[in-house]
Amino acid sequence: MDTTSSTTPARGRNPRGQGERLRRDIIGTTLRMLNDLGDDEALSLRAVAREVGIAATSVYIHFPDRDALVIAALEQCTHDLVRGLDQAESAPGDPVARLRARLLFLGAWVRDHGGLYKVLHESTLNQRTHLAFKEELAARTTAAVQRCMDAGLAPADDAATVTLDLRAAVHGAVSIRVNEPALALPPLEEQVDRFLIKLVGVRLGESGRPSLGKRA
Amino acid sequence: MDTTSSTTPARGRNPRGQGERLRRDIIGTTLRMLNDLGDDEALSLRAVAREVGIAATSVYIHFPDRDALVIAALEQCTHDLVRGLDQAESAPGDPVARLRARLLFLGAWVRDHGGLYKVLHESTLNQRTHLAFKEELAARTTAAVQRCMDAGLAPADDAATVTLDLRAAVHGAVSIRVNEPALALPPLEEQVDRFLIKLVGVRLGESGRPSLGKRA
DNA sequence: CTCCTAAGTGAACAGCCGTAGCGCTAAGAC
DNA sequence: GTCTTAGCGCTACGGCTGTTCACTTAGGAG
Repeated sequence: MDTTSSTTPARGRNPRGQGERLRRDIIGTTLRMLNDLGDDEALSLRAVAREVGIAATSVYIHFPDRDALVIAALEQCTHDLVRGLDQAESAPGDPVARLRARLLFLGAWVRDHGGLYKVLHESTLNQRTHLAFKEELAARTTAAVQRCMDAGLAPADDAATVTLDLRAAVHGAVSIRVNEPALALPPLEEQVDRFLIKLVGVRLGESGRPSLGKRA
Repeated sequence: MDTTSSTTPARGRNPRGQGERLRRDIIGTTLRMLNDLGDDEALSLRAVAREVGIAATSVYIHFPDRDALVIAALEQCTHDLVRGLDQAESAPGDPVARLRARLLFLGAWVRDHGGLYKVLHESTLNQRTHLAFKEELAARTTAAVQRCMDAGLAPADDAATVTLDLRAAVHGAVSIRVNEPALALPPLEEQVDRFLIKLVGVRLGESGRPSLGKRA
């Protein structure tokens, strides 16, 4: 039935040129486990191999060591996230609505991938290595804020500083919810809207938000 | 010479009624190591014992298991932090200046104790146990914001919501700096001031901040 | 058919961990 | 001086880890 279930025991060898399929499986399992653990140091190469259903040594066929495996997984994870964010922002609407869609997509992604968010932003791997692929995230948000200012939908200001504040605030809001899931907090959406209004200076009622209450 | 240095080898037995001194030493070392590691799961009971200069089993005289040791350390850490925050807020000035002093003290504390901040807020221990002693932190900030509103120095609003936003923003700003120390970000102080102005609605120039530039 | 080589295994090394059980030593009561 | 006991150390068990080396198996070329 469920071929994607955990600890899949039956696993055939891949055909001749298809060794890369195991690599994808390993990365996929690594991401699932990192998401469950929320900490890269808690993930063991042997546990990944057990979960995939292969010998621990087979991981070394595709990754030189444990850190390379984690980094490769995080790189793909970031790439997927950036793609999702851009897609969310490409929805129709003015720049404010699109910036809002970007932030809300991030909020939803973190709700569904809290562990990965923790690994990406809080892991001690950040201090050991650079993870250059993460830089795209900040840059694209700044561009989205800049577009709001250029369109006259937000007061002209230093977009970099405004975005830094906005990102810090959203990051904090999201981080609290991920790290203290027991706390009963008001919906993230409302908080993001307040940040957009107070930190960026947009007016939401007439721009992108479904006018009042839920649309339709 | 330096009796507080790492891996102190010489360690005499405590006199009869003074067994609690070892407990304090263990907690102190645990806090130092947690601060260095920034992750509670990375701390081993054996490493603490090595650092203190005692046998690993001697830790069990004062703490039932490893988690209890970490929790006891975090409880004292939180208690000290709350005391420091209250002391910073007790400085002379109007409620806005005192709220600002509280936030800036937190910022300085996190700069100096980044690892402990990470353990307190990001540790997976938060999901396993409740750590009730942390609740005081939020409550006292809300009270400080409420005082600003009561004094007419901030627009009257729901203090709980405003504080949630302020805390999220400051938490995010601080968290980014702790987790990405390589990033060259503008001073936290300026960012906190913007949050106070934009999120709480205070006017800083005439209230608490050293008028323009540095005082004197 | 044979042979090569991609794909993957098994066993082992050296090291870490939490913690249970038992043993020792010296400070203080008497 | 004796005896109790607080304060601590030693040894060991079972389990986990990353990594290496030698090994096997099977699919496709010739």
